[in-house]
Amino acid sequence: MKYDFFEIEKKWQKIWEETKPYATREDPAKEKFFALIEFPYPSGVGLHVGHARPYTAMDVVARKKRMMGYNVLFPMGYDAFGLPTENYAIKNHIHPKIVTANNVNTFRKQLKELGYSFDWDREINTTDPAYFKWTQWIFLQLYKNGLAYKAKMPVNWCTSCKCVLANEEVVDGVCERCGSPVIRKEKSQWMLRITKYADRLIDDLDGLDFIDRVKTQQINWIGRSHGAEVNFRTTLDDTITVYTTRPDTLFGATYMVLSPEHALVEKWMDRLENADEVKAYQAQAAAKSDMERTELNKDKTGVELKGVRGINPVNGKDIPIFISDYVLATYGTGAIMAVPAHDTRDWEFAKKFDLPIIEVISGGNVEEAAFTDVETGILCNSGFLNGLSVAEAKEKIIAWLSENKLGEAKVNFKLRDWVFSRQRYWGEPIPIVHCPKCGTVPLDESQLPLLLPDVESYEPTDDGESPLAPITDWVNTTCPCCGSDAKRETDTMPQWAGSSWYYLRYMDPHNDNALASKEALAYWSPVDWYNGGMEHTTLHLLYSRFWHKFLYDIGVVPTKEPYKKRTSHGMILGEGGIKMSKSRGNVINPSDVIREFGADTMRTYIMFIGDFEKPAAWSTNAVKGCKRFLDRVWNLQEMCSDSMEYSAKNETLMHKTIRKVTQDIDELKMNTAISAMMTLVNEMYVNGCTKGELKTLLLLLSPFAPHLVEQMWENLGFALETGKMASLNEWPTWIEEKTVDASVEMAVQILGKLRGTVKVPVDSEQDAVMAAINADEKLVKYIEGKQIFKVILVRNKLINLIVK
RNA sequence: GCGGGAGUGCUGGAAUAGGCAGACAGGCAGGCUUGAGGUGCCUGUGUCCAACCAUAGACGUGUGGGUUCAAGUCCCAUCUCCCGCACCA
Repeated sequence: MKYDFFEIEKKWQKIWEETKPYATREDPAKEKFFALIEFPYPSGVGLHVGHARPYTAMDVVARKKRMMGYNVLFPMGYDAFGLPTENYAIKNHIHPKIVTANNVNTFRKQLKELGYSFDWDREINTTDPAYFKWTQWIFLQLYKNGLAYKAKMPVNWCTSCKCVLANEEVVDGVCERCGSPVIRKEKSQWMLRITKYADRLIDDLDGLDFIDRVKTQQINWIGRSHGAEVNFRTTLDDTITVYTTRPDTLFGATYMVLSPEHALVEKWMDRLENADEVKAYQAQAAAKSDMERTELNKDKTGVELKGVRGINPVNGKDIPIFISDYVLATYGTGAIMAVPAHDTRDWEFAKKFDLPIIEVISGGNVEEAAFTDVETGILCNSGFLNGLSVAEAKEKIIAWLSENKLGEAKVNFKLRDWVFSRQRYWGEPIPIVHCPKCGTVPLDESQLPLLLPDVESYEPTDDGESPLAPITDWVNTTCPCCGSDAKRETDTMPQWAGSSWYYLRYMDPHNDNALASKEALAYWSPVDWYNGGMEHTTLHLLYSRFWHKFLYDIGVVPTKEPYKKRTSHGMILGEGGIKMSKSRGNVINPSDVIREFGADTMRTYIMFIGDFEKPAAWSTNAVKGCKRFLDRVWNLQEMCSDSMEYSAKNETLMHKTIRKVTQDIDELKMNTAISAMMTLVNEMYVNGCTKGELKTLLLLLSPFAPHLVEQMWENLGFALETGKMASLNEWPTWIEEKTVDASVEMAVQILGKLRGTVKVPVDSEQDAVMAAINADEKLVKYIEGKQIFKVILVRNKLINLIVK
């Protein structure tokens, strides 16, 4: 009987389609397990092997948990709003709704071909009005709670997408999606107050089982720092408030720097002796792109404001004030006190402009370089702070500043509020009306969902207006508040809106009265294990944690955090380790692999390919190795004996393999789990195998190669015997004592060098091992006539004889 | 620049509370099977030296030191690569 993967896979996929063995319901009697993978953006090119890696891994985890008796929720859906679909629709004159439907069908078909154990009854789609009704509903709650607001401010504008971007979407000065340059544009935008949650988004990471690089990346992005705000008077009788993390160095502040955009510069302009020079510098700074402003090792530039001086509050000295673009308008107060002796950037600036450098922390040589060590330095030249450590001085100076009303302790963040509007068609309409009398008015919840107008043309505009703006039928409406003529908000939500809460919808996907029922939320929350890409760490993952915390605050969800555990997979590269891309023509389509080798081989290979967290290169040759393995498993059904026991020869290895596979799956070490099963199969070819052994092997293999296993399960009569598919049976267990062999091979070292091995009963003591060595001619040669003066015995592993 | 991770055969990768390096695959070579083969099975495969056979021996986890009976694993130094942050005061 040949392993006909094509027929077998077709047969079982049909059975799963019809009998829905993986559909889930709340069951308080069983412990739940919610396994989540990032739902795909259904692009036109179809599923990529890159999807198959995390999806298969979590399918293996979900299947194993199910067999261990958990009530497993493992759902799938589509994150279908977004630019590529819209662009494709514009280019080909097809409505994005139709493009989306077609793409979703392709994705669904491909996902089914891979045999994933999703609960298909819970499939969701962010573009479905029944879904985005609740996305809009959440927006209204944010608005009502003061967390959504409209503000005019300079924003990131992608020149190619013709759309604003959130800070998180700008990578190295270019659009993270299309790579086009991003410019600054003054626009009125909807913003979400994520900064209000900055502290909690950092602090609550503590209790979570997230891989470290995710935690540190989020912490870096939020960028919390502790310091103080200090007020400096000026000779023109204004106050400049600066933010500093080093208030202890206040005595060393020898000049000040404002960002070129700082409001006081305009105020003083008329009274400055060098106003022309200052204006020129401002113009120059404004013309620079983000790229240029953050360029590496850039020379410090700046202009002194002549005619005004700052006054150091701690010693009354007057010091010069500069403007320079190394001070950012958007961080802190947009102004700094410069302490060249103890800050690298200030030091460079001071050297260039020949400004005094006053040492206030001893321990370095401030003529050579800024001394920034906060651990060992001791305060000097600092009046009442002299002799203190940096930490002590910070505390004392902040107390002094507060007492004298000159400043206070302050925490600052790099995180900015989330720019939430997009000037594109294919997104959720923002459910807001602008009324000339009442101002900004939210739609009533009963009016949701607010649908997109069905229109012919929705191309983005160059002037930065939404394509919805000219659609007067849709835009013109009445005010929900006073009934007078009003206009709808025409911007749409960013792609990240729908994905910020989708995991909640899976818990109760067809609910018309709430985003999910209280009961479903109580039973399934939180997500137990969420795997996804590192590229989403400071986007989707951060956004959804923010939304979840907000929903928690208003009593909608029962947990503070959405995800208990977060892991991340490495990228799949093309043959030879080069990135897969259409232009290189090295893209692997999973459907092609399935046609040639079968879904089970595809699944097994993508798990065997290497360390899950690291990038891995595709190799068609190596795929064949996994096909061979499955062929060999298939052929065991004709070789096995009828016994349902483990044979003496295989028993220990059986128990070891169960233990290894069980433990490795939980740690995502799928490659070694598979290699353990390969080793077992190799041994079965040497020792023969029993039907009982094969039954266990099939259960262990079923998360990886479900189709093949179900067919063999049926062929061998286990389906009849248990009345259940293999994947619904219990996960095998091992007995720890039986994982130990009766006898072990121990390494024999003489003077630390391996000279041979001896076979001894397990747990042999020194005498027994020495007896075995003395019985071995070859080993005896090394010790005869010599004196053994030290013996190191590592039980069951090794013996080292120190001889002379 | 700062922070984190990683360097192991021809290739992907195993093995770290210090204890037989190279599991498991791929590739290659040889043999058997087959009408045929991206078939199946067997054997070999880190380097050097020696060799008719049989058998030894030395070296070996980026590089250089160190600790230890024993180091891929620990310590110090150094090189390379990858990732994150990057004028955030």
